[in-house]
Amino acid sequence: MAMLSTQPYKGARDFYPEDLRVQTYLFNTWRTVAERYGYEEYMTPMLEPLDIYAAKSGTELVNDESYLFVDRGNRQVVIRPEMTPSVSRLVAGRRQELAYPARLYSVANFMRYQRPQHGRLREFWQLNVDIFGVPTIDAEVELITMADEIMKAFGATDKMYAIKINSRSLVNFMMAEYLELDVVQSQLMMKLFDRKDKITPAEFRDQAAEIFDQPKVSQGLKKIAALFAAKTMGDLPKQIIDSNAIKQVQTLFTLLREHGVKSVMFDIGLMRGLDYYTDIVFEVFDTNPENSRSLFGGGRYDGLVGLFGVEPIPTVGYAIGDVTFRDFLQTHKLLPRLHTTTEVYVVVLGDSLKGAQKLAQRLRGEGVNVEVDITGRKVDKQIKTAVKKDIPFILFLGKKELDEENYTLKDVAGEKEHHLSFARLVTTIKDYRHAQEDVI
RNA sequence: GCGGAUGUAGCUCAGCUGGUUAGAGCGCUGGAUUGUGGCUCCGGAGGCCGUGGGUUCGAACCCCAUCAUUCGCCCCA
Repeated sequence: MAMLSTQPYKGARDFYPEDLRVQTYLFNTWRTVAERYGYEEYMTPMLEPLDIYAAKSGTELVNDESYLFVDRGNRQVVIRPEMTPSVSRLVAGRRQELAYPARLYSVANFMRYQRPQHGRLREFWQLNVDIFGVPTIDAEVELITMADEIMKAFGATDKMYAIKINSRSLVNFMMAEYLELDVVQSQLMMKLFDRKDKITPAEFRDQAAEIFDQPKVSQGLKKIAALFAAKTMGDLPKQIIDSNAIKQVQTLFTLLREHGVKSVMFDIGLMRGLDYYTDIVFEVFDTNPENSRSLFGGGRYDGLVGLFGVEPIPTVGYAIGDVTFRDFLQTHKLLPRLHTTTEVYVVVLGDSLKGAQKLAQRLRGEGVNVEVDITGRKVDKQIKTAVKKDIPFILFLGKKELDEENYTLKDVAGEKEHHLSFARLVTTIKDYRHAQEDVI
């Protein structure tokens, strides 16, 4: 019989306790900020019928990158590759009963059949935040402000990340009116803009030239150059500055500054791959070039709820991925040292196991997390186990301690031993716990 | 799906132009130490050299295939 592999499935991770501590820290911090803005958590099934993706995200995400299979009832089923269609379905299902604006968030896992590499795996977790029923720019302001606050909640400073903002309707105006491209040409040009930073200027020029109708090539290239030469919105060509789309972008920037969001910048090349975005789009990037993948992204997608045959509901949402976010925290050394939830390891001396278990039970009754060594091993082995498990306190329990009800508590890191009554034992441990919570 | 790199002990890696029984450090484990860890000293376990073929008198080393990991492209969190 061949050896079974201990490796997890390609592109998926096992989370040992020390890994899961990090994950829990991420999720809890995400949840805390989302709830601070009045968002409520929801959940949907991991499997969705293929149809709900067919109409919208379209493109490669579903066709090439999803886990698609036929179930025993001959239904075409997809393991969710993203949350947006699911939450749209959720809202469409109770569109009349929900209180608007509906503020919803979730932390869930997703799978995409893609080649794993730095910052990208096949199974990943996302925080998804969406607001339904607000057609005005105030929805974008709220979400981008929250995104900024999430970064701050992890201790990030403004210089560590950049929030890039663009507008799909502005892009549409640019493509159709300014560059005078038809629908097919616009699609190609948008894809090219998206790749701008990954290819050389010469390649960009050549590929752009191929998209224009022959007579318009030289004029078109000049116009593109004028676009990218603009360092601020004010530098953009007049025809664009006069458009309605850009006025909205300007309003957004003004409001974000009033909310104290400093890391924002306008990026006319920001496209985002998903087809359903209709207006403002944004992404957050690590300013450290080693982690160039976007940390999160989102935007306005007013049409999606309407696909379920109901009145469309204006929506803005974004998602944060756990993989790139962990990379961000690591490269900026923002991950705190996280400890086990176990607070006390009971080292049993001699044959006092029964008495030790009784005392442990009393401690548990007081809300203390206690692990008892039930192996009967020598003391040094028991201590080594406690140290290896990173448990902050060791409680030595032998006949003497149990008889005298005077307990020896060792602070593992500080190497100090205290002789305490039961009541003092409990307060000492709880004081330590509160000190830990303050750090995080 | 396309291109590049890498697979030797649990981990990080040595291993000469192919030449006997395969090496180190860390880790693990037992002891020195019968009620106190981290330091020190002594012992021990653990490898079909990713897998399958091929070349050769002989392969960890050369060739082919395959799988896995990793970097980039595509795409995206």
